[in-house]
Order: sequence, then C-alpha cells, then structure tokens
Amino acid sequence: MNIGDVAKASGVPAKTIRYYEDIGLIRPQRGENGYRAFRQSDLHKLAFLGRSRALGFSIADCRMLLELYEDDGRSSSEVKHIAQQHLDEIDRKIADLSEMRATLGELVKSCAGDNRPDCPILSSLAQERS
Amino acid sequence: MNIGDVAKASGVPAKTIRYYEDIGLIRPQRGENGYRAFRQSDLHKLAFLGRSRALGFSIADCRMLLELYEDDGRSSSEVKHIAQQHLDEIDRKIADLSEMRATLGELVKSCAGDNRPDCPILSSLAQERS
DNA sequence: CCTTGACCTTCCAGTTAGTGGAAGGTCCAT
DNA sequence: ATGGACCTTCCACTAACTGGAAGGTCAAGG
Repeated sequence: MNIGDVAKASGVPAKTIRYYEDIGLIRPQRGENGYRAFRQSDLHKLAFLGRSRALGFSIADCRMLLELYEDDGRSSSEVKHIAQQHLDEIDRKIADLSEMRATLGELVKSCAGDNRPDCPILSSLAQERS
Repeated sequence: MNIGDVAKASGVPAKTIRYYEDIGLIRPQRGENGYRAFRQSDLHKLAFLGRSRALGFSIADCRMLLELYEDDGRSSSEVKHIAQQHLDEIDRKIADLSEMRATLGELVKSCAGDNRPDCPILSSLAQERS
C-alpha cells in the first residue's frame, strides 16, 4: 500500500505518517521507486496511533504504549500507569478550563456588549476592582 | 524599575517580559546602561497581560484587548465579542477533554493493573473489540 | 582598588505535533 | 506523449515561551 491508501484507511494524514516515520514511530519498507510500502502491520500501528492520539496521549506516551503493545512480556500495570497519569493530566486541564470558564463566563455575562466603552471585562483584566 | 522588579511585581517572568517586548506588546524605555526602564504604565500592562493569559486568551487576543483597553472610543461589544469567542473555545475544549476523560476513565477502570499482559486499554487502542 | 555576586544584555536553540508549500520524480490512462 | 494524480525530500512556520551561553553593569565588602 502507498501512503495515500494507508492515510485513507487509518485516518492519519499522509504528512503525519511521514512525520511518524521521521521520529521513528513506524518503519515502513520502501519499494524500488522509493515509495513507502506499507504492510498490514504498519496500517495497524497507524490506527493504534490515531486512536491513542485521539485520546490525547502525547507522542512520548504513544511510543511507550506501542512498545508495550508489542511486548508479550508486559504487565498491564505498566499500561495502566501511563493511562492513569494521562487521566490525571486531563482532570487537571478540565479543572483549569472550568475555572477559566467560570470567571470568564461571569465577566461576559456582566458586559453590556453595546456601543459604550464601559466594560467589566477590561476593568477586571486591569484589576480596577469594583 | 528594572526587569526583575516588574517581574516580581507583575508575576510575569523576566524572560516572558522580554518576549513580550520582542513581539511588540510592550515598549519599555532604556536607561543609559542599556537596561530596560519600566514605567508604572508598563507594569500595569504586564499585569493586564498576565491576567488575560491566565484566563487563557491567546497573545493575539491579548493584543486586541490591550488595544481596546487603551482606546477610549471602544465599544464594549468589541471586547465582549472576543471574550465570547474565547468562552466558546473553552467550552469546546472542555467538551473534548470530557469525552476523552469518559472513554479513558472506563478503560483505566477495566484494566487490572497487575503483572499479567492482558490489558483492555491496549486492546481498545488496537481496536480488538471484545 | 578589586573582587564577588546579583543583576542585566543579546542571541541561539529547543519544546509539541504537526502543517504548508516548493521542486521534482513516478505512474497510469488517454 | 501528455496530463493529472500520485509520490519524494526539504525547508519554513505555527504558539508561547524556556533554557542556556557569553558577556556587560552595579553595589557592597575587604
């Protein structure tokens, strides 16, 4: 399979696939014409990567997950540890965003949004506490 | 005031302050020794930037907000528009993260996390649907 | 007067995870 | 043989800093 085919099949853009090869996540073979020749196992890996990335795992995490996936002697605890760390990170991000959302939501609500200059959003950012 | 003083007073790191000057967000004067000489208005701007960034506004947004802040002829609707867009963006991010959190949370819960290799997390990423 | 340490300066490189685009080679169908 | 759809590499760019090196400045203590 050529890169366009695996891109379509895996949902990972061709450019991204080349990038993944660059950083050593996959090692497709090459045909005589220089084109990358993907095997089923490459496609499989790319789909794995696509799903991992969709869950927000970093490339570094994906690399470890892929290694664990191919390691028959793995312990599920290793996988779970990575996932748990990521889950904690997600929770932290959600908490941060929720706090921003709360503050900003209040400010937006309190701003008239008309053609006058008075604006509680700007006042708050300038710390002109009312 | 030197950069260290404003860094302390504004909470914005010195490196970041230099960066903000680089990209034209602030224009501190210079002393004879070449040191940046910050006025109160610079400090004020930096604090404004610090608070804007803490609410997750992009640098581009911050630039516009700062301009609006200094524009007496502004309409609060312009400010509100920027803030509303950002709020929507935050909501989108929270929604994305919440979905990841839900999926990943299930997977983590279902993984034994012991020394055996069987792992629903990896199975799911590999799309070996059970 | 000299030194020491805490400042300050600029500049370069690296971070994350790709994306866009240019220049050029290949393949297949008409 | 020519056109279009592929493919290749390489370089630059994104966001918002951060780290570090090399070197100048300033104030205090000996």
